[in-house]
Amino acid sequence: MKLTHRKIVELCPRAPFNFDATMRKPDHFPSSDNAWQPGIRWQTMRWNSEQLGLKFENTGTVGEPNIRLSIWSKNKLDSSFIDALTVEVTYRYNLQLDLTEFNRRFRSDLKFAPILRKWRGMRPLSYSSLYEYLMIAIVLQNCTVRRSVNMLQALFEHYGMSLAYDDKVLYTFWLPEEIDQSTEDELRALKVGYRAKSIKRVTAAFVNGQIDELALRTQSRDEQRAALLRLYGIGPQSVSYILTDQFHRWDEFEHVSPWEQKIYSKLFFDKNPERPVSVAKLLRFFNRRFAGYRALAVHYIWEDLFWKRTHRSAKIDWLEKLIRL
DNA sequence: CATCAGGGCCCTG
DNA sequence: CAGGGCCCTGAT
Repeated sequence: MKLTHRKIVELCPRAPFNFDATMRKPDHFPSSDNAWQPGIRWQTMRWNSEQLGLKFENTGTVGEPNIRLSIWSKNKLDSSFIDALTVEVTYRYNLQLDLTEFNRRFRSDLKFAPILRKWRGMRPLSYSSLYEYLMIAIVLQNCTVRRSVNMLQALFEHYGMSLAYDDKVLYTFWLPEEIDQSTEDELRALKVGYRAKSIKRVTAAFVNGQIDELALRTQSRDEQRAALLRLYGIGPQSVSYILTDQFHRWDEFEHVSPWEQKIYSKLFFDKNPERPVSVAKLLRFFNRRFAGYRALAVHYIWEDLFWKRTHRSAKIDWLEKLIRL
């Protein structure tokens, strides 16, 4: 589908705002609903029954941030739609996050302060709706990066829609209603394996109104956690990502998966990943050092590591061994 | 060729 | 609460 109408709005994130470190997350697996180059992110969005092509352009600096957001659509959009969309984007992309206290708190942390300075103004975020993030979480489970990429791409091609705008062709996600009628066998044909059941059941929960993203946003962290864990196929690992990225819980850090355990052991204790530090010890360490901002601090450390990996010619050997592509 | 574990989660005992 | 099974894929 070709998107022909274009509207432009200006967004003013709260300073400090690091555009590229926010709009590009090298630890995410590549997916065809978005594209990035320095200073620009393209992102499709399925929202309020419109298929949208977004383009974020950096027109400011870390200290004086400004974004030009172009919104492509098939139908002409009225100003109330644009206003509501701006509110939603501001929430999802965390544009008003106040990092003052966080930055002050770790200014004198010898090991962490340099990373903080380097990525000053970066924030975790979700580019997606909760439903879409859950789909991403499901295709991440128990497989290699390449397989996650293939599964999501197959789902896009089967249930999503490709949008042409600004010389890009990118896919949007489907709505829960659009995949709800398909059978588990149809999904399995896309090689998602046993995840078909999770996709079906999470989708059904949205169609039946058992879960509502906007309502959840106003609830407590424990209520959010419980609601997510109630979904079939969604466990502690997926929930920890979602609580941080989607619901902005900056101190959410209750779970360390085996591969993360190896990476933290190497980073903070310089331990051979073959003989990692125990999860209990890691949790105690993060508790003491980053209390109040555990998820946010870990995000900075994690992104720093993956930026080095992706945007630097010299590979980090021990890390390469832990990432199966 | 066969075997195995992976950026989890569910279910069972 | 530990451990087996699950789909498929690439590595060995």
